[in-house]
Amino acid sequence: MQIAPHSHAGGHPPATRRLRPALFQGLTTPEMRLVRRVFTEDLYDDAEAVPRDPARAPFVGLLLDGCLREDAVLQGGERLFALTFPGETLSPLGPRRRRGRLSAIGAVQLLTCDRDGFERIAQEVPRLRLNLLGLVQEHLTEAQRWQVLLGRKSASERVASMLNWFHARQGAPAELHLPVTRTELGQMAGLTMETVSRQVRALEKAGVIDLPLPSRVRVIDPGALHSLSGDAQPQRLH
Amino acid sequence: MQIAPHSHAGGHPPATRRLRPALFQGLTTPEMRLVRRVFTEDLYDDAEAVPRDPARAPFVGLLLDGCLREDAVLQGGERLFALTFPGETLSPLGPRRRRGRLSAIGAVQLLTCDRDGFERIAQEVPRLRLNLLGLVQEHLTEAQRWQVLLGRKSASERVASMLNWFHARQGAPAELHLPVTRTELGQMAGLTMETVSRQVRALEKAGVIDLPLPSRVRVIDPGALHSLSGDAQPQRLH
DNA sequence: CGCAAAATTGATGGCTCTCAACCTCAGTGG
DNA sequence: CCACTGAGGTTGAGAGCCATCAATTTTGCG
Repeated sequence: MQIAPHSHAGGHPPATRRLRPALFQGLTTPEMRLVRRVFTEDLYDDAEAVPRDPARAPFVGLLLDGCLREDAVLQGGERLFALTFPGETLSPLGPRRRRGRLSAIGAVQLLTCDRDGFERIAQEVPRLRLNLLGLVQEHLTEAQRWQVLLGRKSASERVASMLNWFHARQGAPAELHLPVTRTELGQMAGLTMETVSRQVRALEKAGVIDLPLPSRVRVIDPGALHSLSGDAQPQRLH
Repeated sequence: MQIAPHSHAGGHPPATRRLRPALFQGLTTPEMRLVRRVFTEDLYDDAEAVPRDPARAPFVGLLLDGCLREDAVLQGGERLFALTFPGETLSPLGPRRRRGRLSAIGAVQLLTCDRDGFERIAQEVPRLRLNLLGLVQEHLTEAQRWQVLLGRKSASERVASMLNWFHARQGAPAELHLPVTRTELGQMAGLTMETVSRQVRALEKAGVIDLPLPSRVRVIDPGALHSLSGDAQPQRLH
């Protein structure tokens, strides 16, 4: 793997790190030391692809910094399918997703482990296997959240939901970073870029967010964002 | 678990069994004998719920006969989320999906195993762990297929896709069985029951399917069903 | 500045939802 | 055998939301 000499200046602010990433939950300090020896830090430049062939693809990965995008290949074109933010994990790939493309957005720092290494360390730290299963389940949950969004929500709810999720996943910073174009947001949400644009600006006009630049979103009213997302409990009167 | 005295007469035809379910792929005959001792066959009556609390829920399950439905609870109501057909598997649940409901459609025969049992047998048959991971990945792939359907397809493509998938998953029988109402098909596809009905009848009028009864679909032209699903490669001229 | 890519805004039309009426089928009881 | 009943299904008319097409503005970058 190669070294990217990027500094962090000008990038998005480092995410508020969770207590411990899900992959390493419940591990003791000596166990963590063992784990650290098996995992390696890979660096990627902007737009560089993460390998996906079974021989070189990371078996599991923990994103330390930067963003990753996953593009799916379907008949005709590629479409942005998912984003990964710092603190989140890459889980092992099924055969279908291997056809897609995984690439860096900005300078990316990724903590990875191959399958053999994982098997070895899992012998000593069985908890890791449980955590891995949990990760994949987490991805399933996430996929089902998108199913609800795509199946049942209106355009305004979809956009509010996306912003709300990204905001939360970035650690609820004052200013969230949208590392993709309106077209790509639309690909994820099942909308056209025009509709995304209109809904984002409607949120701005409503005072829920501020848009110093199209890719920078200051969240003024997180509560409103949540209730506009359609995920909130329906407000009952009295 | 209780015994359901249902006969199979009048039910849907037994699915064409695959060579071996994904959970048991690559196992030798003696390994299969070991596995058989750990798994138990559970029977459920129509509409009976499969337990979901961590103490009693099956860790993994293989559906031998009948259908299962998974309903998700979201603010307000329940919605049909997924169907499981014979030969398919239940994978361990993430925390979110435990809130949903899993129940039998018709008389169900389920081969299950709890977590401790699985851990024990996986010591002797390590391949099982790999297969389990593959199962969950398979579910992820399936979820992403639905994401494409919900995000990018028109109503007619959604209905054609659903019928096509169910047809294939039931083993491409002459007559496929739709064990749910139009309303529930609509919940899965993000459509209203009226739109589902219109599109199903349009397929009938086009001669792609025949509808002796609303819940029984004779597939006359599987090729047409596939090309109408929007998953086919775009036909190029010349 | 000058250019290209992205974003925004507006006008228009089509697809799907909504609402409403009617139909079909299975089950029940006379 | 038939009337009744209720759940599910079908069909139609109209409205609303979002895609499409097109023009303009903004942003990024040499």
